[in-house]
Amino acid sequence: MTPRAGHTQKRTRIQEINKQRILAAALDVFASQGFRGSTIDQIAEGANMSKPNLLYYFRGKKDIYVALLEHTLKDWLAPLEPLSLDGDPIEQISAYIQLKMEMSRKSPKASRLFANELLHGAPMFGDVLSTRLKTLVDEKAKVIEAWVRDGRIAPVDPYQLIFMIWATTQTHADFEVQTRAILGEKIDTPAYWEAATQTALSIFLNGLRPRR
Amino acid sequence: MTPRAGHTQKRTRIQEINKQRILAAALDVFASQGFRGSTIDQIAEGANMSKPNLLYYFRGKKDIYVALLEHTLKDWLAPLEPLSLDGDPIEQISAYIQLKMEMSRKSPKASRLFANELLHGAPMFGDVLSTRLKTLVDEKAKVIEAWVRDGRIAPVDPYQLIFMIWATTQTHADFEVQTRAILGEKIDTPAYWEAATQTALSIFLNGLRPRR
DNA sequence: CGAAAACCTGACCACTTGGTAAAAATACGT
DNA sequence: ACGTATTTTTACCAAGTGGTCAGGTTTTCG
Repeated sequence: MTPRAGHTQKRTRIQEINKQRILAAALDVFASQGFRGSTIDQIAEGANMSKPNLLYYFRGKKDIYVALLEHTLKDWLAPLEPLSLDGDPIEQISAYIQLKMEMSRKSPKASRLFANELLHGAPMFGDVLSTRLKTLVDEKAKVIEAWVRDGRIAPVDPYQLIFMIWATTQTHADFEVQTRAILGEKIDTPAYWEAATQTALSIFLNGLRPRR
Repeated sequence: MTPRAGHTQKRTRIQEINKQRILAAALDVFASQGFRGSTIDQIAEGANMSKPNLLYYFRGKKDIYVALLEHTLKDWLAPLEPLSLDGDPIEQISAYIQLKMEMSRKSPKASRLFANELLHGAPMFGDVLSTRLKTLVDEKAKVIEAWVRDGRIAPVDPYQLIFMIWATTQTHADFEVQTRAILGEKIDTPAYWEAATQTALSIFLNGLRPRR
């Protein structure tokens, strides 16, 4: 009998390594071409592996894709976790923005992977959005709402604030070609990311400062 | 001789109508599935037309796609045009944000079409970005820079401000599934768009108010 | 060592899909 | 009404792609 990798309880070292290799290659391919635009062959080539061998580790293209999304989701949501009623709101929001900005700089592919899935209606990830993501966001929205109620930040719709921060920070990863077309190679310099972060911080923090 | 529709100088009424029908159907399909994910058959079906007949009007899939991008670009860039040194900066930015927000609400498909193309590196539209788009943005960045120099708005990087406004307004169209997963059917109500617009306006305008 | 399990490969297949050829049908000017 | 140009359809093909299969090779472990 031929075992299906990953279904047996015990995972060999080789499996661990190869699954990682595949996922790494898949991130490259899926992020730049989307699900439908990517081929198993491309991923296999990127992983230095024959197609049938790749399919020994994953049942099919969809499986690789979903595994990849699942695999990246944790990191993606993590920065939102620490938001809480303890501590200064402005400081926490500032830290969140900076963290998300760093993620856009260091993991643009992950950002594009999600962006692409969302853009196409999240056909393979919709349930996760309406469960895990929604739960987390609802929770954090409550925190922000409390800040507003206590007059610690200017009155804003908490959900909208979150969406706006996401949009602002992720745009640098998702639409990099656009900014590159406009700014040229500048965007590869630290100065670009400093300007981006400073602008976002300045507008958000001033915009949220409580005014009475 | 079989003439190629659109290449003859004279365009018949039928050509005009059918090309429009095709582009309309193509917008639906391309916006929701991207270039590679869409099939000519799907577009043909959406346009109530056989595939070969569709290919009588457009040379190929790429041609439809590019025509569509070109066709939508004008509307897309238009709202940025009026920004000028005459008039109140805050008012102009406010108007711009509101306009872009309306566009996201009324033409989400166009937004997603562009978003998808950008996300994948603008393989068929890159030259337009670095010419027409860049020229326009450079010009408007100068205007914003002047506002900053004159102390009429808080000091921000003009380019970053533009990117941030784009991101904030377009996110509602591009990532609609995400907001829908979190907010449910609320996003189909006017209240949602009011909250979105108000939040954006509040943060941007307060954030940009000159402080000394 | 030796056998069983895990891993890898080359050949192959079914199906989708972009695109074509040629002829049939329709619209249009006179 | 008639002939010509345009539009539409039917039938088809070649390439690309997701996935399978039978068997060969390597690893692992007693």
